[in-house]
Amino acid sequence: MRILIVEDEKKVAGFIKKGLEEETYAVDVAYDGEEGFHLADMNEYDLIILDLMLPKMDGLEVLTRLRDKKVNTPILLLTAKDAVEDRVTGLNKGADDYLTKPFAFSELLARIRSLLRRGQAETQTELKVGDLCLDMVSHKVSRNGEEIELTGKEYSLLEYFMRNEGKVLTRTMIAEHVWDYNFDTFTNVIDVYVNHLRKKIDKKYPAKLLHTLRGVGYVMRV
Amino acid sequence: MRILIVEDEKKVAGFIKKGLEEETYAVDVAYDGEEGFHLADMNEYDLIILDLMLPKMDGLEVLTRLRDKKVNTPILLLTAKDAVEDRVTGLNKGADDYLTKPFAFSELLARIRSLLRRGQAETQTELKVGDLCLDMVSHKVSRNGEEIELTGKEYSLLEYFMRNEGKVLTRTMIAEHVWDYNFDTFTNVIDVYVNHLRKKIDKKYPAKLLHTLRGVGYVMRV
DNA sequence: ATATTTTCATTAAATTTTTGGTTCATTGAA
DNA sequence: TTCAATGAACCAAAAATTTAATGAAAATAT
Repeated sequence: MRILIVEDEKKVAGFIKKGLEEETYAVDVAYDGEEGFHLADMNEYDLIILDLMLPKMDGLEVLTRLRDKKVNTPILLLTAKDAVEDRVTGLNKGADDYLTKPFAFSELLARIRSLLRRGQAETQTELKVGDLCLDMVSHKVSRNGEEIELTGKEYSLLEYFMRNEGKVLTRTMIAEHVWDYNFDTFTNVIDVYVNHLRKKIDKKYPAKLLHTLRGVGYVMRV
Repeated sequence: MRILIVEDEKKVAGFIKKGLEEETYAVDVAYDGEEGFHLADMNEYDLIILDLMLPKMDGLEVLTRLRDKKVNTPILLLTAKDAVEDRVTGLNKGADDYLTKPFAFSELLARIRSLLRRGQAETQTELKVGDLCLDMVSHKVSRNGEEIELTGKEYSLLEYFMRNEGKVLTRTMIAEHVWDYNFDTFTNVIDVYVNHLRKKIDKKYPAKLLHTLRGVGYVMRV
């Protein structure tokens, strides 16, 4: 899952980024409204965390412009405690939730999880494909009951595949959701990681889950 | 364990804060009802000590609003000796216990301990992970029978790990529960303390209890 | 004055990415 | 139908990068 943070206070942005990376999200940061708008417009984020008080372009304008352009990524607003009006305006203009500053990271995380779950069965924290099982809270993965150890990137990649069971995922799509802004198109890291994953989740089982579609991409299915 | 004190009398607040910090709790203080409500709402405290007589927002209202927002942190009320009615109302509105002013610190401490134990086996004051043993009353820690000397922070950190045996704890989570509001994200104190702890509890034993999950955090398990 | 807590710099280790040879599947010519 | 030729995918291992462990100094609190 890839998240954009639009926040000018370096310290706050850094704090959120670090916390989210510990949770294995891919995170980009924009330090003003203009940059935030462009990044959100050019990339397909799974979630945007948007501060309302921003230099160059106000958060509400970023929000409005994005919704005008039919970008319908979930947006979580960060507002000052007393900015009740902005909050209401924000929700009316299409934001999905808000949090007043200062906030505890655990609170932010809970809201992010809930926004990202939107659409899928609510309150569900487990993904299953065949006998492969992934818990999004504890980050534990097992197949056929046996626990499997994964590194951060391996975990993110697997989560993305499992969230999209049966859908064909091109390398471009994978790069957009599992890697961040600095991804280099002309590399085969994705192939290499698919290989790493296969070794861990498919190798010793006869029923393979991760399939190659030559010239197109990969798909996970039983 | 992190505790919030909502109390307008500076002297009382200071007295409790100091005493609790000596017991190695991380303590925040709010001096009026509004501030108390916001802090309690935004952070994940393990316990809240709430005076009923407060400026800006009355203690009962703080309590009611918190419970309405599904904040179910244990709450200990402080009331005047003759305010029987408020006490009853408070307990009905979801407070967990009360203490009439003035009170002895030891009495407060006993009740806090009992509230924090809630959920775990009653009357149990010991935490055990493998052959590592921690007594929450005497603050004594031993492994394999040998007593281990810990400083305050080391003790808090270890207690947090042991209360959450088997759960992966990110640095962000550790900071939220073992340090207080003023924690700086861009420091490696947590790493350093984990190192201190390991020297004392793991170094001479072959079976390590404190494990690193690279890029994510730490976990305590046998 | 002493012990604890925090910061800083260095070292060590694991993950991530790149590299480059190998294998595999598809396609068009024999 | 078979056989190169081609390009895509795979994979092992090296290189680069990131992250954690550690010792020691500095700051802070007792």
